[in-house]
Amino acid sequence: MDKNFSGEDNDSIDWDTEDELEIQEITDTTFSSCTNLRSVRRHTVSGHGEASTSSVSCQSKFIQQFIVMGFPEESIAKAIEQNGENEGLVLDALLTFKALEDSLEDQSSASPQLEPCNSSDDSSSQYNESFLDDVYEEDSWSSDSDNCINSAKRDYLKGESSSLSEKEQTLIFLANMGYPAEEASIAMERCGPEASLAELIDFMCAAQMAREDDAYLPEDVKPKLNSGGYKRKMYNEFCTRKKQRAISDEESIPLPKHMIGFGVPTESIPRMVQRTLPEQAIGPPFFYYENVALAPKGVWDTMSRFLYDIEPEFVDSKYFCATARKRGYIHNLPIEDRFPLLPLPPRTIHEAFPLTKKWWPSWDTRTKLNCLQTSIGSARLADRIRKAMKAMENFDGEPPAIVQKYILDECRKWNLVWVGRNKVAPLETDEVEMLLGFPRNHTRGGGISRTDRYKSLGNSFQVDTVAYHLSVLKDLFPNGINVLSLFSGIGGAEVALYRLGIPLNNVVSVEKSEVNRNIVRSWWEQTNQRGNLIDFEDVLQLNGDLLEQLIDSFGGFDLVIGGSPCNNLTGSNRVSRDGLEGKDSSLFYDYVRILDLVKSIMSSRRV
DNA sequence: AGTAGCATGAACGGCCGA
DNA sequence: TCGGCCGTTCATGCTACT
Repeated sequence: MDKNFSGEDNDSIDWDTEDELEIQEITDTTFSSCTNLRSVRRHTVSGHGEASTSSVSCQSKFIQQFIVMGFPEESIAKAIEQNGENEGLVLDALLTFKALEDSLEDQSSASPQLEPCNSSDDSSSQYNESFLDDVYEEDSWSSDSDNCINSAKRDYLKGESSSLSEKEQTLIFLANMGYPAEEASIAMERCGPEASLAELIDFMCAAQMAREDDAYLPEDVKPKLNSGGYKRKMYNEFCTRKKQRAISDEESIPLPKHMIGFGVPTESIPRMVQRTLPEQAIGPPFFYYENVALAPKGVWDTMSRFLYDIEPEFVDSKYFCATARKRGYIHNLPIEDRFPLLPLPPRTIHEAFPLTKKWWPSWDTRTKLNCLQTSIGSARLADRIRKAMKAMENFDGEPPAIVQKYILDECRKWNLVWVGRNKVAPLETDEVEMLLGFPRNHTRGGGISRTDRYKSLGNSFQVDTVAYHLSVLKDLFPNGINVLSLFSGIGGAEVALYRLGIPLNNVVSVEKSEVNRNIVRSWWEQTNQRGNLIDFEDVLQLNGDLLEQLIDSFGGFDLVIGGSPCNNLTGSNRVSRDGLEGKDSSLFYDYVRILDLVKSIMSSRRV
């Protein structure tokens, strides 16, 4: 039963117990105020015992929350059946089913139970009464929401108080869920009389998908993995030059359970204080490479192999600030005597956003935000949650566990915070800047849109985390540092070094996005940097000649730092998670190429 | 034409019970 | 040991609007 609350934050919640208590409350409150559910109470009361009451109430509660939000009951039943216990999906379905309900209304001449109900507080239609009568009359409702719908179907099909045949009832049930009667009928024929509702729905969904697939041309829809060209060639060259190993499961680099890397300043977890780098990996220059920790299988093996077999350091920024950010870092920096940026950033949500504490429900036990991404939750979602919360106000105490779970899931998914009574909202851009360790308004101005600010921030370093790793450079370069910053973004590396108090003598920054370059340039000017900032648009511009020129002009790079595009690696990408050979993430090989060039040019200058 | 808002799963690893 | 469940994730592309 803990599947709804398997998270670390929810161990104290007992589904059944809590439900029982709340259910009683809700049913009591509900039935006095909602005519639509009178029939529910009637049948609850006439049920077959205690189990019946509580499990029927479970469904009442589940449905009630939507009724109070103003959704017609038929849509609710339909959405529930299609989406099971998934509250979010149910809500989404409710919002998109209106058109379908219209069509159901057309069918209602044949079936009076399909009459739409658009309001919860008007005198309820015949449909609502009869539908709920049928649905709720039996005693086999499980308090587990997983089983509620199946139980409903079983109860429904028992037909103890109905004159309709089993098949007719199933048809009506499916029709009420929004499926065309014809499709439902076909599905029942194909799946057989014993088929469960889930099977029938699966069948109809599959049929629908098949129809949609037919609309496409079968041949040219396959995505091209890679356009080939120089990157593939370069990859092959690398493969032949470096020692080659097949990527197999057994040598896949495991992600540590606690992502503290070689240590974090805030945890009293034993930390590694020394490591031995492969001979090839030792600088100069120092280098620091970053990417998402949760990349597809084998990616970190490949990256490690191309970066001198250095073991990646996996660190979650939740140990540094109030937001998670699981990243892997491959670098050849010393790991002794690191120190954190001061002041230490707020490490919990409440510390970071003290004003939200007032509105934070006790059952939202989050102390850290999840990974900040490139886009934010929609206003519509925030409003759905507000409405759901408001609906729950009618009941004393907290929302039912299932509502809590829905809201928490969405809050976790979109990093929503409580900003008012029953009100959640996505983080503002300046709040994201703060969480990531950038100065306020770092990305503001310069012609960048709000949407692009989120995108640029979502793609950047967590400054405190990176600074902790780079802190060892402070004593090594008291007179300043020359940095080659690849894929600079909004300048996370530069900001980190600056905040560490390491003078930036020469910074060669490579960044594709013009607005990001402007942001770094603007920051550079505003912080009165005395060094030189040279920026380039494309890593491809950095060939041997240019690098030689740059190295000769100021005596070499002390640090080559950057995180190549992650968009083909991250789990957030539903479209093109193609791994290291993806269109953008293959730029990793340019990081390797440039690092190799810098190393070899610098070693040639030393002899 | 440019922008903002929105809907769109899958892959992965951890966990737990059979 | 294995299978199922669960939580997490530096995003992409369509649509409506200005």
